[in-house]
Amino acid sequence: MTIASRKQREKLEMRRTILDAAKEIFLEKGFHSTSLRNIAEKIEYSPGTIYLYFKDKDDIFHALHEEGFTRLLSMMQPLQLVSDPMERLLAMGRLYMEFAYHNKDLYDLMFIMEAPINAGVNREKWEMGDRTLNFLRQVLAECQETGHFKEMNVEYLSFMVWSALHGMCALYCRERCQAYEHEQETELLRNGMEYFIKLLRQA
Amino acid sequence: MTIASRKQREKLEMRRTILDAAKEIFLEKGFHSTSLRNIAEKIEYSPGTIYLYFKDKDDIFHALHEEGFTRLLSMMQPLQLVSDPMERLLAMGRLYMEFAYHNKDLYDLMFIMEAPINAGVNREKWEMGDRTLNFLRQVLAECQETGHFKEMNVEYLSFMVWSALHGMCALYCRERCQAYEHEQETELLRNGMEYFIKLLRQA
DNA sequence: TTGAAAAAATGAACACTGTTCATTTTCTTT
DNA sequence: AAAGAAAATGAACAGTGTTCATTTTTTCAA
Repeated sequence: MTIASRKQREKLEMRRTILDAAKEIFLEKGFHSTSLRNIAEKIEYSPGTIYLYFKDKDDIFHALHEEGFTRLLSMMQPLQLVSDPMERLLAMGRLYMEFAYHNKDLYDLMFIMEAPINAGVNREKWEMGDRTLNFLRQVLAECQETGHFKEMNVEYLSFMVWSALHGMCALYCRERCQAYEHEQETELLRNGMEYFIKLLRQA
Repeated sequence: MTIASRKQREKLEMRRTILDAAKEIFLEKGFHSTSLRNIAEKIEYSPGTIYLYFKDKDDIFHALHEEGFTRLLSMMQPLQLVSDPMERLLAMGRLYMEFAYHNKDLYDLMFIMEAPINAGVNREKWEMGDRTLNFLRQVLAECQETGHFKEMNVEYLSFMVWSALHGMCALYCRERCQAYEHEQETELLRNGMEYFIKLLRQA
């Protein structure tokens, strides 16, 4: 156990501490309403310290972004066991929506917020996102092998399917379900999902 | 032409001036990156003046929000002339997407941004949004009369359809189409839309 | 164990933000 | 022309993200 290795470990621990505090406050107050001074106060360090571990506020965002995809991806792993591809697709859809519903702000962070992705070169950061999308591509390709979605391009098909799910989640996350005065959010999401599944089943 | 009436007209003109400047800067830099001082500078007034015409920044947002719905709604009027409800539905979908594509930031303002809607009582502000949604409800109900979407609740159905379109527009607006390295945004939107229409046609 | 070098943390400072309000300017009416 | 009302101002307040000279703490060789 060299000193260098302890230093390295402490560096990681400090990153974790900042990340945990940041996540907690982000998810409570939203990204834009969270200040670095809030985070600094929570971990009982000065504001400047955070800049020794993260380039800027967006850098913290990116780290949480990555964590979100890792979580979603790990939740999806068990679905590999569903052998019928169509059933696997539908299960994936339901799981995706569950994820969004129970991790509202994390979902927002991953798929809606505009903060960091626009800013410059960030291809390498998207690895986890790519892997998640590949998961969908693969199950759709398998669905085609069993006779579904005939003569459809997997790329456009996956975009359409993803969009349909994302649309519901995004309207939910950004409070646009309020447009339906007499329906509960959960019912909108549940039935919207089931109706979409109905469409997919007959395609 | 009383003085009072001129005063009133000037008040409205000033609102328009502020709104036009605000829209221009919002759409250029985004809502959060636009400061009231930017707007004030553009119209060559002091920051304080704006507060004589709008309660706060969110109030300006709301006004533009309303304008967006008025615009969308007026674009949809001609569709009343399409007599076949299914064709009308599909035309509506294409028009909705066109609107989002050509008014990216206005669309963002209307359906994605989180700024004002959460804040307190705002039911009365949503009138235009309600009217737009009713448009969709009605065409779907008519589709059912011609044998489509059997045994589906119009509320949940409309939510599902809206979501599917919104999903594509939202991924586009927030640059998530970049997840598809080898596809162009326009092709994703076009084909995604056509695939969804294919699903609707057989339902 | 001490002293110098390196690393870590600090917090004041900078330029910005939305918003308020006492003061000044402009216009209207008597 | 004087008085009153309305409109516009801009300084001030409390907040923001970020930087960096300074201080504190830790490391390691003599």
